[in-house]
Order: sequence, then structure tokens, then C-alpha cells
Amino acid sequence: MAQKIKLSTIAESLGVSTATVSLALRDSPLVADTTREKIKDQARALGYIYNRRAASLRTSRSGIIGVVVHDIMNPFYAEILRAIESELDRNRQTFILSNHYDSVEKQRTFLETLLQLGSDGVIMSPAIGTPRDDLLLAENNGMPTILIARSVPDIDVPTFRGDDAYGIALATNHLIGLGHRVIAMIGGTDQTSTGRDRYQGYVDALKKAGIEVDPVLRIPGPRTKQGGFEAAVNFLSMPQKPTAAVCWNDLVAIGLMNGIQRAGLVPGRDISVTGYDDLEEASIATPALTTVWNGQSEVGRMAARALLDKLAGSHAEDYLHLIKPEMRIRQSTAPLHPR
Amino acid sequence: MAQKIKLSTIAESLGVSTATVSLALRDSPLVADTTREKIKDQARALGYIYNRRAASLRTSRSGIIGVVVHDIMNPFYAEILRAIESELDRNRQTFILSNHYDSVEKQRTFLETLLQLGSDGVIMSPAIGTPRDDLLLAENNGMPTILIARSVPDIDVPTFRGDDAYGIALATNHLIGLGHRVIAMIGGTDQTSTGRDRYQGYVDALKKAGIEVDPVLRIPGPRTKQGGFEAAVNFLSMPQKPTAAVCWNDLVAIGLMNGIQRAGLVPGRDISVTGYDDLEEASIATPALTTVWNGQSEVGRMAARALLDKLAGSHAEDYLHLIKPEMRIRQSTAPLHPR
DNA sequence: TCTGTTTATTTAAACGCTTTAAATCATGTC
DNA sequence: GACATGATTTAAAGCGTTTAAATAAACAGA
Repeated sequence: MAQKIKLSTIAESLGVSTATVSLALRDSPLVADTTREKIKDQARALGYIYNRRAASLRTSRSGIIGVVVHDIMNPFYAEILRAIESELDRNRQTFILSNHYDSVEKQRTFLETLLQLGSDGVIMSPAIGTPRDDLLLAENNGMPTILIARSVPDIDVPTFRGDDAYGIALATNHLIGLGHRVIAMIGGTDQTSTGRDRYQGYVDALKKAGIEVDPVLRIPGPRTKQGGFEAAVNFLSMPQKPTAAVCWNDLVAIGLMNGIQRAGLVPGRDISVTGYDDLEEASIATPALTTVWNGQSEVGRMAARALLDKLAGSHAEDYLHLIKPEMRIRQSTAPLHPR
Repeated sequence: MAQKIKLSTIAESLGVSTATVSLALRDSPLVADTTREKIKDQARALGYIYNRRAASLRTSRSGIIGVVVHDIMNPFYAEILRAIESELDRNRQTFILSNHYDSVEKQRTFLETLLQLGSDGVIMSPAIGTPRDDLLLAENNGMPTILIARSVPDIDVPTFRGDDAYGIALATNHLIGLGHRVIAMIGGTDQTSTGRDRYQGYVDALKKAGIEVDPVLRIPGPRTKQGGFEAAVNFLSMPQKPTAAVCWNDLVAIGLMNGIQRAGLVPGRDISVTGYDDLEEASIATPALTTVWNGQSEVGRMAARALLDKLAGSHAEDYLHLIKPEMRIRQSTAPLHPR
């Protein structure tokens, strides 16, 4: 790198003004075709690198979109991110990613960073306990915000997520239909809207079937394989002897199945297990996991689309967008075994 | 947002110059304590947001570090990223992430974006087939580069990765020690340095034990669970009747074990399987996976550290840093069964 | 009171780009 | 040849920071 090539370097070498060069490189119709070609060739020849900071300082558009989720390592979010990435890529936006691990502080720090960088907008799955001010921090500073996966009551921010109550009811009804009566619900928390909705979906489905709801059968816990794995002991030693488990998500379900196998039982025969999300992994688990598709790809795609539209100036009127989950029946659930 | 608060807004409201404000906010000893306090209070009161683009335009330091890997959804990279994240966080650097999915074009586009944004440096696990020019694209434009996980021959760029040949030899020797003689190697490619090293480690271990190497026993394939799962059919129908498999990584091993179970056999009893990486998941798989720890956390931490040091001006002399893998023996391997 | 030092603050010039009004050029018409 | 018209090009004013150099203020020593 001999020396920094900038617009003026090109301009001087060609005897035109920087204005012309700037215009030419961005295909403005104001500059003559021949000039444009000459300029583009020269730019290439000199190895010109567009300086976005300078441009963005001038235009106050950065081409950067921030994305915050709980944990990108969690395949559920990873699948959403994949969809966001592909949509943003198509629109030549750079995206900056961060985990908040449900730390409100880490989330705020990240939002502040985005503000400092002049991010054009942000897509976030808010950390548990996010104060209202933080949620609006971006929006109030001119950075449009879209929520995904988790929603916040009474807030006018576009939100995209699966219909949890409906989805869990699908899974619960499936088990009830197979004859199960003692059904536990494993994993997750009741501190998020998602958590409350899911529990509600489970409760409603049981009630509608005339099955009494026993709060002891609700075993909250980490939303990970490890969490499901560790819940197995507790689950198997319950005096109520549940014959089936509705799990918070696929990870918990797979962990639970591993735990059940360790105990010498066969999931999908001795115990029925449902997952939630339908991760890529669900279909190759052993036994293949009966689960509920939670629309990750749709959530990601639609959220990104919504943000891009908003940036382009369009104004949507609806805030909450619920994606309808769908049942995926595989081998981890079976009719209640006569014992 | 009434109107943008900038340095000059604060300056005017306090009757000082913007220079003083700038200095004060960054704790320069050049400004008097009383003035500094006054300024900081005012900044907070007005809700001032530091404009990094402007600062970075001026200083040509952005505080941004780019990170490119094959696929952040792959837990192997995710574990590395976790370590990088925590190291960079500690040093208040923002990081921008991207997958290249082994597309040289996507990788180049990302590198160009980083250059445009004025990224301070880049940590990359180069895509298969990355041309030399691309590898040096960043470096040649003043953006220090660190390579991780994959290395490139004859190139003076600091590289951090596990010692693959040594690690795979560990796994292979472990199986040989258990009495296995027909050992397949499943998954992965021979197009990367990693691939060649791993195959070499496997071959060398076999040779050293006086076992003839049968190239048919090498089944390359995707480095995913799906890949391992699909390889099972092929693996189980081989005329050579392998009794053990050295897998490219844990994902392939877990997929393979799933496939073996589907066929009614029991991994860890009928067939011995080793993984590679020691992902969090390895220990909760059923059976718990015997594998080789590949130092993900170390690779990430050291790579980030090296980049930060380089940015701080220190000059390291060594280029290739090999992390020594370690054997983790669990239940997926067992002494050769008399049949 | 004057000079020299130290401390505190300000001035002014970048950093590299975009944008728009105004200037220049080329062309065609009468 | 004068003039209108349309096509190109350019000058200049920022965008919000940082920083070297200049200035001002305060203080001490003689």
C-alpha cells in the first residue's frame, strides 16, 4: 500500500473533479458514459477502496444493520439469523451481530455501539427484563427497531414470532390424542412472553381435554440439551409417573431423550417426547423427533424485509405478526403403552 | 429526538470550545477537572451520542474487527467465536461476523466491506480455494490478518489451529489399542490443509501399527450430522466390515452413531466411534462420545489476543501456532468384540 | 513590573466523501 | 452569428471528530 487512494487521487490522475468521480462511481446519469468508463477503469487500476465512514458521515446512512439475539450458538436463533443474513445480503447491507446472553447490560452496550456506528436499524430478540427505555433506545434515536422471537406487551414496535400458545397446544393435543394423560412440560422459563404463552397453550389444551393440570409437572430449566439431559432424572422419578413430555424446544427434547436412554428406557416407546422448533437436527435425532415447526426462516425473512421496507420509507400499520406453527410427527411419540 | 446532539452542541451550551469537550469526554489530562466534570454532566444530560464514524474518519481507527468463518452455526466455529467475543469484548472492540460457506466470492465481498468500513483487523478461517491475493487483500491494505482453524502453506500470516495430524493419530491409536484393525475414516474433505493433515495422521498411525491402509475405508463427506448420518449406510455395507470409525468431527460422529442406531446396532458396543473437537454436546450424546479436544477456546482466545497485540504495535516472530489436542475417552469406543 | 513557566483553553485544519446550484461546453435552430 | 437547449462538469459547503499549534491565563521568581 503505497498511499491511500481516494476520490481525489483518481480525479487528479484523470484531470477531472472529485465530484465527477463520485458521481461516476455511483452510476449517476449526470456523467457521460465515456467519462464513467474511464473513471471506473482507473479506480480499478489504482485499487481504489470506497471509504464508507466518510460517505456515511456525509449522508448519515451507514448500510449497517444490528442484530441482537440471546445466543447465536443456539440453533433456533442461528436458523433465524441465516434467513436474516440472506435477506440483508441480497440488499447489500452489512450486519453486525451480538449475543446478549440475557444480560440487559450487554444488550444496552451493544445498542449504544450501534448508535455510535450510525447503524441504520436493529433487529432484536430482547433480553429478559429489558426495560422499556432500552427497548426504545434505538427507536428514539432514529434507529428503527424490529423485534423477533420474543414480544413485549403494549409497545408499538413491529414484532415477528411464532404463535407459541397455538404451537404448544398442537403438541399437547397430539399427545392427548395418543392416549397420554400424565404429561409433563420440560424446560424454559415463565419470565418471557414466550414462556407464558407456551405454558398457557399447554394448560389450555389439557383443560379442554378435561385433564387436571398438576403444576408439579411443570419442570422449568435451561433451554439447552444439557438442561433437558439433566431434567431427565427429575422427570423419571416423579411419583405421578408421566408417560409423555412436552419440551420447551428441540434441544431440551433431545437432551431429555438422551437422559431417558441413559436410564435404560426407550424414548418413542416407553416415553413420548415432543420438541419445539423443528431444527434441522430434529429429523436425524434417534428416534426422529416429533416436533412443531416454529417458522424460524419465516421470522427471519419477514423481520429483515420489514426493516428494509421501513428504511425505504414505507409505513406498516400492524405491529404483531404471528407465524402459524405446524406439527411434524415423527418417531419420538407413540400411543400410550398398556403397562 | 429533537435534534442531533454533537460536540458543538455541548460546547455552545457551556460556552467552551468543541476541542475542550472532545478532550474532556476522553479523559485527557489536558483539561481541568472542574471543566471535565461540567462537560460530562452536560453530555449525559443532553443524551449525547458519540459519533464513531466521524471520529474514525479523523483517526483512521474504527474499533471494528472482522471475523469470517465457514459457518457460525457450526458449533466448532461457534465455540471459537465465543472465545474471540469474550476477548474482544474485554477490549471494547466491536466485531463483525460473517459466514463464507466456503464461497470465495462471499468471502471477498466481506473483506471488501471490512476494508470500506475501515476495520482495524480481521480474523479469518479462509474458504477452501482462497487465492493468495484474497488472503493478503486485507494485509496489503493495512488491515492485519490472523488465520484460524485452517492454515495456508508458505504464507507469513499468524495462524492458530489445532495439531490435526497429532490429534487424529491420538484417536486412531486409541482404537488400535482397543484391538480394532479395520478402521474407517468418515467425513470431511481432503481439499484443506486440515483435511490433508487429518488423513495423514490416520494413515501414519495405521502404518506405525503395521496395519495396511485401504483407501476405500476413507469416506469423505459433509462435516455435519447429516453427513455422518448418511454415511452410515455406506459404512455398514462395506465388504471390509470395519469395526471402528474415526470421524472427521463430533458432528459427523454423532450423525454416524444415529445412523448406526437406526440400523439396529449399538455404537460403543458393536461399532466403536471417535469424534473430533470435543464439543459441549459430545459428553451428552448417547453413548457419550470418545473424542479429541481440539482447543477451540484456546484458538479463539489466542487469535484475538494476537490481533490485539499486533494492533497495539507489538511484532510477533512466529507464524504457525499449533495447539496440542487431547484425548477424551468416553463410551462410544470399546475393545474389539469377538464376533 | 517584567520575564519565563506551567497550565488551560481555543483555533483551525484536516479526515474523504456527497450534493446541489452554478458554470461550462456542445449542439442545433433560425 | 446569436441564442436557446440540453448535456456535462465543477466549486464549495458541509458531515462530527481529533489534534497540532497557537493563545491566554495564572503563577512564580527576580
